Amino acid sequence: MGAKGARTREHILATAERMILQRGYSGTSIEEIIGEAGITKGGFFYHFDGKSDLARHLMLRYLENDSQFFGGLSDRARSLTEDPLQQFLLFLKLMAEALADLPGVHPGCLVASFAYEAHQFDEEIRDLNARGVLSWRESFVEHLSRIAEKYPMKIEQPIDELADMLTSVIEGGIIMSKVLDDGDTLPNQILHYRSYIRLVFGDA
Amino acid sequence: MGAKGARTREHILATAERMILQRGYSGTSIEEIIGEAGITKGGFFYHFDGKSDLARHLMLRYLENDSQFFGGLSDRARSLTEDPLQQFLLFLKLMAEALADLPGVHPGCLVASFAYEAHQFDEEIRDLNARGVLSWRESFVEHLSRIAEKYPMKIEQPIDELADMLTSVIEGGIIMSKVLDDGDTLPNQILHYRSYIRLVFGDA
DNA sequence: AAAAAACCAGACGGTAGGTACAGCAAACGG
DNA sequence: CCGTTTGCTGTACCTACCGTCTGGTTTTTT
Repeated sequence: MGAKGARTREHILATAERMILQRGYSGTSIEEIIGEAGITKGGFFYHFDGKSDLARHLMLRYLENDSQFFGGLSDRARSLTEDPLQQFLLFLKLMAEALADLPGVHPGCLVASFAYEAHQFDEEIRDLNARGVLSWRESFVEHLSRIAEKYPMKIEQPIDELADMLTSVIEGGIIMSKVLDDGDTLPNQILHYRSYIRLVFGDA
Repeated sequence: MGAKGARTREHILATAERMILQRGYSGTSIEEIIGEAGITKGGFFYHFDGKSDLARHLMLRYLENDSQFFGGLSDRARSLTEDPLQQFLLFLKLMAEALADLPGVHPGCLVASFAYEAHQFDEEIRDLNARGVLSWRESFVEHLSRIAEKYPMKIEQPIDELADMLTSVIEGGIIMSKVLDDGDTLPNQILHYRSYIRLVFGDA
């Protein structure tokens, strides 16, 4: 695959993702996508085997981008401080800032979008979706357990639920941002999770 | 409208809601709905002026049911204790228990479902959606401000963001429950919000 | 039994996803 | 610099289904 093909392919994926997050998967026709992307049907079917093949590649691309986004923030936080608690608090602050800097509201999360249309997808895509969420849990648990080794927790709930709460707050925050058309809600929610973490690990 | 008509109408709405939360709005055809509900197309169009009319009534019904659910829990909590903090903590515990008692996973929230298909709906429905979220905020703020009058807060963020966080956690918890196909996630997330509230208002 | 409400059957125009294929231009390999 | 992939465009077509609507029929209600 040459450079040109890869560029068009990426353009199709980016266009499709943006549209699907506004209209839903079933609510976005291939014709609408190619119209917006400025290509023809033949071009689309040259790159993808059909709509569900597009969906699979969208999901893979989304999870990959997301992982890079989180990874980047995590690395920056690690480079700025040694203490695991401070690292995680910084990580959350950086995330809130990055999301606040987005123009307009957050476009949405493909995992959530697909979750509310689960019956449209085959086992493979639903599995991809679940593995995405589990990878977030894993990544956050890693942070949290290093904190817990050093600081006593003020709650008794297990640490993976606390990790899941970040995902919850992000997903919920995105929905609120979209519904209220307010770009501040999502970053503010993340800062609340940050406050929770501070209280749990007793930064008095 | 006689009793029979009202029953059929409600049956259509309940069937449509259940299906839409699994397949999405655009992904659920009227034919599928009437097939599942056991009526015909004519019957459907006798009750609703079209698909978007159905959507509007679904939203109204959902917000009404939801308001009754929250109201019921709130009343029970108020009847059991006087202290506003204890009331809210009890309210959250009752909610977590009620959601844990659901068979299988939570079917989903129509507000979130519609949020990810926003472009399919007219201004009126999007507005209904936003007003639903704002009414939740209002209701939670009312609880929280009565608590804040009595107990000092350990965080500096405004109280309506703290109220919004319950909505966030619920919406996010629903998504995680659906994606992971795990009925425990949502109630657990609510209990984490409960822990946050306890720490914020310093139940040491 | 009359009147109104509730529902059925089917047709219509439009569009969706998908297929097939001929052709052409640019990029790439030698 | 020339042949061959690669990467599309354009068109035509098919089947299925979608939302909508009309007209008739059954069932309640009065």
